Amino acid sequence: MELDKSLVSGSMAMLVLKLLEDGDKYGYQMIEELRRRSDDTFHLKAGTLYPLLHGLEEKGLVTAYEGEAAAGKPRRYYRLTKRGGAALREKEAAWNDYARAVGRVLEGGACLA
Amino acid sequence: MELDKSLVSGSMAMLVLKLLEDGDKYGYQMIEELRRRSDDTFHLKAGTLYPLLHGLEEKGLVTAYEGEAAAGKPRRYYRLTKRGGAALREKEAAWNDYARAVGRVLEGGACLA
DNA sequence: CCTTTTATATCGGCCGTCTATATATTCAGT
DNA sequence: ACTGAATATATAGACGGCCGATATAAAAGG
Repeated sequence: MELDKSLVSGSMAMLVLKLLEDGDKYGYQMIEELRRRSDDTFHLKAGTLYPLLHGLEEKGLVTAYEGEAAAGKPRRYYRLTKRGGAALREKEAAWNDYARAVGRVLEGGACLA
Repeated sequence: MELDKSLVSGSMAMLVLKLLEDGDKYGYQMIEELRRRSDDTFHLKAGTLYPLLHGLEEKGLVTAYEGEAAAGKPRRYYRLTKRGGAALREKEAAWNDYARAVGRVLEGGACLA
């Protein structure tokens, strides 16, 4: 069974910002790194990532600049802004709250039986 | 800051099924119990829950029956089916995979700096 | 008597993600 | 030299989950 896609919603922006915390990256690189760092759990699609990056740029959470390509098309690098870092910390806190609450519901259930 | 809604997607069906693991429940009751068990993190809306329950019933994951109301309108109770229980276990496994992968991305980042 | 609470239900819309498609370049195989 | 795969970015259309607004209905409380 493939990972339920409907479970995988809303956190991609957070994960992308997180990747940029380690240094500037270009889109294709983020897809591969996210795949690697998640032990092949996340298969972020190009059709999801690029519009997402454009949205983050519009909101001022990342800035973009052109870089030379080692191979293929020229690369577009993204850098985390100060506001992007702040947004990341908020999203991380929200994620932790959410995950903790799910854990409570999943674990707290059968105990009182 | 309110809990980011876009982070709270896709897992509601799982949580509702989980609530029914402890015994039959009616809709309004689930809203309150989910709120309580999540320490006020989840505010499941009626407009979300009832269509969700109808969908679960169509898929054969729950069955419904009318019950007498202590007050107000008659209550519609829901019971977890065998297939519903199996679906729940799958969703729990998927959630654990997902949450673990997010954790890896969030924690594995700054370490190699 | 009117508002709140209990309780179920539907509709329209927003937003995040996916699939499919397009474009452009380089490298490996034949 | 030609072809396909990989690299790399981009957009459009569709789908599905969740929410806000709204409707209905009955009992409890002020």
